[in-house]
Amino acid sequence: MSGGVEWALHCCVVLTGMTEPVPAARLAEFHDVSPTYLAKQLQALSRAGLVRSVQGQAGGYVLTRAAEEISVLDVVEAVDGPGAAFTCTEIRQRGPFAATPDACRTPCPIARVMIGADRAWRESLRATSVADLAGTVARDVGAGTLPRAQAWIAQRT
Amino acid sequence: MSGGVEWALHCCVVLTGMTEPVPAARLAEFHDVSPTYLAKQLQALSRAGLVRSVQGQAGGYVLTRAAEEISVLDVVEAVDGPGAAFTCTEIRQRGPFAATPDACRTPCPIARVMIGADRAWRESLRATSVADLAGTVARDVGAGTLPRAQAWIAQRT
DNA sequence: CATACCCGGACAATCCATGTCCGAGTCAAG
DNA sequence: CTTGACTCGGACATGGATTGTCCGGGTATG
Repeated sequence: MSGGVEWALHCCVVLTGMTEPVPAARLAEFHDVSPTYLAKQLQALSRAGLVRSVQGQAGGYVLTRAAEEISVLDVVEAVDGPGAAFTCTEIRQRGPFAATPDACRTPCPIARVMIGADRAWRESLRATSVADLAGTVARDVGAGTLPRAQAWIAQRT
Repeated sequence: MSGGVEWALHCCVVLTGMTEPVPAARLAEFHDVSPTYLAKQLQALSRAGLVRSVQGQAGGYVLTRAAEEISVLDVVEAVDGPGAAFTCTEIRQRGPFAATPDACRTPCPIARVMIGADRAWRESLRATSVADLAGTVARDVGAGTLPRAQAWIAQRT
């Protein structure tokens, strides 16, 4: 899985409850990661409609909807693409005992198992929202830390 | 996910109930795939202990235990490695608001969600055995097809 | 109107998965 | 017992995707 997913999720967490747009450069400085590469991930989020980009001097990124309405799966699919990890090559239609294309209307047993596992994975990711993540962070490092960090981010040098 | 997983699973299915060793080249011919690359996957299965390789003139690969005792997860982990798809970079320990290493004894919330999803994925794969796959194949293409294919494979040119 | 700032897509470098090859070892046959 | 041929096993190239970088279009500000 793409490593940029982690960055994007962290960004969504700190954007939670943020009312003013935040530039990508600021998010990159806060996380100490490559600014340009983080920008790419944010662009993916923007294309997926999870964040809204405002341009101009006071521009940046803002969440388009409440953090409760954004699931971890949304972010993962936005960055990594909606495609499944496993893709069936239809090996059964090759070789001396190739199955007829007519008999392959349904996915082969192996693909079926993989599809089921993928579904379970996605359901698990869908069960948690970005707001849940923020809440757990507050519980882990103390309730005051996240607001202070957000205040630091809101400062425009 | 690695594409070789699919090949390895197909090989395990046709190896089900096979008593004589089957050379990798034969399996490659049957599936119409690159012989040398398939060999690499079978080596991974051998390293994981799922199949036993016998060398020499009548050599090849045999399952080490009953197909009922081999789960799809076993094959996936043998080929793709046991590592999880998501790896936490510990971003929280970087930047101006870096968390102290002492506060990072437990995985961060994001990693926790990912670990949970990975667990669900693996559990789903563990629920199906290679024997189940073979049974479903028989139901899909007819009970006589798999034995005939195995007879063809057993022929040593 | 000029300017400074920010986002967006086009452009390289690097790493892993894919694909290939040849040598070591082993069993079977003569 | 010798020969031989066939098998696996790990070391060696190649390609594509991910990672990382850059500059131009556009917008709000002063």
